[in-house]
Amino acid sequence: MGRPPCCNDKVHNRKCNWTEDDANTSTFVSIKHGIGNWATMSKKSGYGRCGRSQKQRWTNRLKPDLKQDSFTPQEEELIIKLHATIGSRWSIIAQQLAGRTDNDVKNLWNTKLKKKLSAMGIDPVTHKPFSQILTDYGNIGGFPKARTRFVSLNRELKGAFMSRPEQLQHSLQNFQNFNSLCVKLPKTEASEECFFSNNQDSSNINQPPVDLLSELQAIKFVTEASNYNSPKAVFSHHPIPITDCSTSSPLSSSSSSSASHSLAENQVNWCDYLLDDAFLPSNFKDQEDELTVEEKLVCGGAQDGSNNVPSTKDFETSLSTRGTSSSSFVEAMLECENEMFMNFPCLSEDPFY
DNA sequence: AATAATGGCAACCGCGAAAGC
DNA sequence: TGCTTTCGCGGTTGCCATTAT
Repeated sequence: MGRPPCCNDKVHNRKCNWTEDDANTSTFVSIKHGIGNWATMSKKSGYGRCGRSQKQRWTNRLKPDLKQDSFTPQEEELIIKLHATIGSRWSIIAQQLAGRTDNDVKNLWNTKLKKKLSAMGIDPVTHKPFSQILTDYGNIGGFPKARTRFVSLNRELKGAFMSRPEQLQHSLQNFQNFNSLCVKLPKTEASEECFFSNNQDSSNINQPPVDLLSELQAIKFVTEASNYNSPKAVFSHHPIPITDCSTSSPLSSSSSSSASHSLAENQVNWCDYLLDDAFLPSNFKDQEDELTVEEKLVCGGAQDGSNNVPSTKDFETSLSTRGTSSSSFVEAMLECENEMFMNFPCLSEDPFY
């Protein structure tokens, strides 16, 4: 039954000391068999390596298009932003970084970025300031902020997609601006200035503010673009718009009006890595108080009276039925979340209540 | 100079999903 | 349809170089 085994990992695996096999592996891949048949390679080569090990070695070290130099501040910035958005999906994050592997990204995160954020007082898991986390724990039993933000975020997305055509148009406009900047325009200071400068910059008063939805759409676009094998076209620019940051960050002393210049100088707007209400539109709190009766009912409990909470499996199943690929992961995730909250409104309730 | 502690990196390993038989 | 292997992914481990004591 089933396929014959390609190898026995326990028997064939040799620890380390790859140097002697690297040349053989490269030759085998580039001249004889190409990429994708590692089991055959392991059998025929007789190098004593499991196909899986050889594949990993090739993917992480030997592939000719891999970058050998260290990560740039821009790359680090992007990794942090993507981690804040999608968590530790290293393979997806690595797809946005030409010449980097998921292992590289993961190692960078574990050894450097996590510590850097912690040193700045930002929790690397939640991307919130430690002070806010402590405050939230201090408010245990109440947790108004968490619930507010959760419901607000979801409602914002719902509104953008369903009931607020002007908002959707606005978001699409941002997305199109970003799209055209990334793909069509040559890299110029003007283009970066236009897109990355913050909303309060008087020189860009006509640019619509960049909202959360647009950010996620931009991420989606970058992911898709990378799947069309043009990561360089995207990466000549920052794939994610820089949101407004009114306070100076610990590592960047540049003013907000010179955001694009600071980026060009390898400086980073670290406060962008905070997942906070700053992402939400300024009038959001007002909108929260204007919940319609229907919306409040939806947020209040399941219509059938049950209090069932969907499992991770439900979520994954829902994702898979949409034919989710990495290219539309973020979009599918948002869609699923949206749907999940529609079907299981009890989720929007604070779990600590 | 010797040893311990630390950091960075590469490789290993287990799990779950997909695919083949 | 069920069993088995393959593959991709992410967490963990171990080695080596550097720094501190």
